[in-house]
Amino acid sequence: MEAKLEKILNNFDKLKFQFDLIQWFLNEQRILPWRQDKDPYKIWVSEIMLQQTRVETVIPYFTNFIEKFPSPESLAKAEEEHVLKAWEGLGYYSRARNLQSAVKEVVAEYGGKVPDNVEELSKLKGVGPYTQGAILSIAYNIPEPAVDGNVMRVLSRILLIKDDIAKVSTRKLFENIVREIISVDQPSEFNQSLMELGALVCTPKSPSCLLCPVQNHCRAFSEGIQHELPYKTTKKKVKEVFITALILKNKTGEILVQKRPNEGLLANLWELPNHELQLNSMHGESEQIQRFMKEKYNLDVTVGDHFMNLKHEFSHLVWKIDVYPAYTDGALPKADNSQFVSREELSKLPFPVSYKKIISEIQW
DNA sequence: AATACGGGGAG
DNA sequence: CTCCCAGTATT
Repeated sequence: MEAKLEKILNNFDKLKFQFDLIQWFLNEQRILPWRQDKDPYKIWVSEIMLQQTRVETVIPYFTNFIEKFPSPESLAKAEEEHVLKAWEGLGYYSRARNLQSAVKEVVAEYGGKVPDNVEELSKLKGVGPYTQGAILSIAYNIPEPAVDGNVMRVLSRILLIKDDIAKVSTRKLFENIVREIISVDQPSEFNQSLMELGALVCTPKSPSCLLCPVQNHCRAFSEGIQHELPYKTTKKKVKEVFITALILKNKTGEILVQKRPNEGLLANLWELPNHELQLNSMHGESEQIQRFMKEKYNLDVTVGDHFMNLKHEFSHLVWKIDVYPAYTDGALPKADNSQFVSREELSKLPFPVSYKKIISEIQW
């Protein structure tokens, strides 16, 4: 064992820790839809959805998703747009596209059986170190680490580790720690209990140390510094982008929508026609709209009074969207990535939440 | 090592 | 407002 690891685990009673932690988990764990059975496919879907996403948020999406795509085969053959529609509002949409891509590979290469080893699992799109460990331990009961934010928070407090959890090297340190202290008899319960403890007891802001089943083992608690851990460097502030979006109706009252590019932000989702506002332009907002619609779609549009504005905040930027109603007599050539659609057709397309909000305000 | 990638809930 | 959540891919 590496020296640093040796020092951290010196004088740590891992057997007692395992027992206390797992005992608590078996008694107190939440009833969750993906805990109803050990179907590796369902575990996989749940783990992808749970990336950077709260349990309460995921539950209805998971139930609906499994209903629509109950098996790897059904997901593999589904239309991507239907998969994105099932993901609509959940965020990080590349997760959905990577999941479908990976499931196709599992069906083609492994006869639809989710791999039970690191080599094959880690090759799948969207399956990183955490998800791979989660599938192996939870679905197959193999003692592999599954280190997420919860695990780093809990263990940084228990073992008094002050390394910056934003660093990759720190995540690897925690993986090595888990390899040493994981229960070889109950790896599934061990990993889940660490995460469950982080979610229910050892929370970020105000941990319930007085109710903690492993309080006796916690070095941070014994020193009274549980609130100072984990240590994490903060990220810089986000960039502002000003967007002008259009609710453009044609003669028959249909609305123009366009599909976003197949990579990058909100890839393959739909949106209203829009462009980034030039703040230093000598032209007004509505004139910029007319120029833009002429250039991009060769459409002459009449722009109405300002309709609404809203903010769409991402992790790394914020859109400030101004929305205008508009009308056109013109028509559009047939295209896959932009078309006039009825209210009915529009309801079937996947949109980012910001555009969902705008669309819900449309007077049809 | 840093950045892109959603959205929402807690304090 | 800030933080951060059962993280991964790309640069």
